[in-house]
Amino acid sequence: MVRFYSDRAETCPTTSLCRVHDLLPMFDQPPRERSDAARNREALLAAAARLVEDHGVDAVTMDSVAAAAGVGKGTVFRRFDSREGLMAALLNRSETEWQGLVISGPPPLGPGASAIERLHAFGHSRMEVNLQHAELIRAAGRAGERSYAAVSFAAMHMRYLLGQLEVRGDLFFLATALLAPLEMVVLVQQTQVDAIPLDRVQAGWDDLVRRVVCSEVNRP
Amino acid sequence: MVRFYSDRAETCPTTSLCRVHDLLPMFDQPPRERSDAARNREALLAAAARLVEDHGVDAVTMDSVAAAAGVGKGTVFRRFDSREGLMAALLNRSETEWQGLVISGPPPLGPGASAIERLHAFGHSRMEVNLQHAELIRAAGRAGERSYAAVSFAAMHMRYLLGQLEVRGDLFFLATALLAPLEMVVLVQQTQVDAIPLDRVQAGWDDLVRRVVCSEVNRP
DNA sequence: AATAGAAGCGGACCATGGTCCGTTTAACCG
DNA sequence: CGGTTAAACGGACCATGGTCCGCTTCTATT
Repeated sequence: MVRFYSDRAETCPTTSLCRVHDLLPMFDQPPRERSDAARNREALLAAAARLVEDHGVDAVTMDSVAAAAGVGKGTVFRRFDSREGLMAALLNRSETEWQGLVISGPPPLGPGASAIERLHAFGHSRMEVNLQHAELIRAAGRAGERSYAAVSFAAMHMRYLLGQLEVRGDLFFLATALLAPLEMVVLVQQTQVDAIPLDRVQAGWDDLVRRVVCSEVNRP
Repeated sequence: MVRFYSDRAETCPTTSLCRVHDLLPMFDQPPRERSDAARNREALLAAAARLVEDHGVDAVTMDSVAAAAGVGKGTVFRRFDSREGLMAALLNRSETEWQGLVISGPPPLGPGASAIERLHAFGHSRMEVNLQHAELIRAAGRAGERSYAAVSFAAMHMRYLLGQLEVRGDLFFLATALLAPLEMVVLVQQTQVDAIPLDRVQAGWDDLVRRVVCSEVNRP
């Protein structure tokens, strides 16, 4: 599976890669994590994931995570900087998995379908993912809501698909504009506050896509 | 100035209105705030606004606001429920003012311009407002980012303008979709992280609007 | 004006995110 | 293997959001 970004945990995962960096200082990276640090990171992530599953996101306090992982509280902060960082790391797992599906999974989300089909599948899938992880995304705050890496991957893929469809215009903005209504806060508003069924939201998005992609503006 | 919504402070602002409620129990509302409570509310809002102006949003702690207003901390929480609530109340002032400009201010934002001109002005103005209050919006969290009242006013006005332009389709969703890229988080990403100049973002939005409004889908 | 009762008040108290620093330990080197 | 060093560790400590409850003040009523 291709990885487009990684958190600190995943930088330089093997010794051999580090050797490469020794030889190619232009790719200098922070040296690999010490083994105890890596072990603690895994233990903390596992403990946090379990706490989320068993008692919900709100039950994930830094103290409880530390206790569950059998380490001190300071260690949690050293590894993840903040509670938001911990949540973002948790999110990152499924985000990476989803990126893999987009890049090399089965169509229509993955390659093999037409660009327009992929575009629709992309939007629907993103909505589902964002709603599914709503609590976590919220708890991740700035780090999760629009973590640069995640937004940047989605925007890149969106630009790619729009390019395939020969859409003319400021693809940078159009990608952002099509992505914006897929954000968790917007979806929660629509599906929970306004009580609009998800499939109607999806149909609305499909229509928006059609308007953007089939606009006369695209024809010279 | 027309007010489309109000926080608790502004419900039943006069005695005479309360008498009306005595006669029309169908419009029952919580009774007017006690005079000391109202005084404290104003003092707290003023103190908070001043703290924001002088030392930034981060300096606004509940203790400091309480101290600056000369009341106990419990009072701050009774009036505004939470820090986010206090921030939302602060935001609400300028939001109300902005709503007034949209409804009865000078064109092209207010009435008097064509619907399409008003739509563009609306988007540009919203972007500016959202960027200007970015810190406050963030500090208001759920209460400010998409406070139902604010979103609902903007969406309503957007639907109205789209209706004037004889746009066909799910106006409910289209309004949301055009509003979504105006959200603070999206704008901050574009203008600060991606370093895109605001006028390019505005131009992109104008293009998006054109695609939506001028889509062939609208012609039967 | 007296009174009753609801509403408001204040600040002690609690929970939790986040920092700091003296101690421990893994990793590398001679 | 022993020494050196930078990194990691742990938990005491701090700041701040949020709760609670006994006391005070306002307002409506008589």
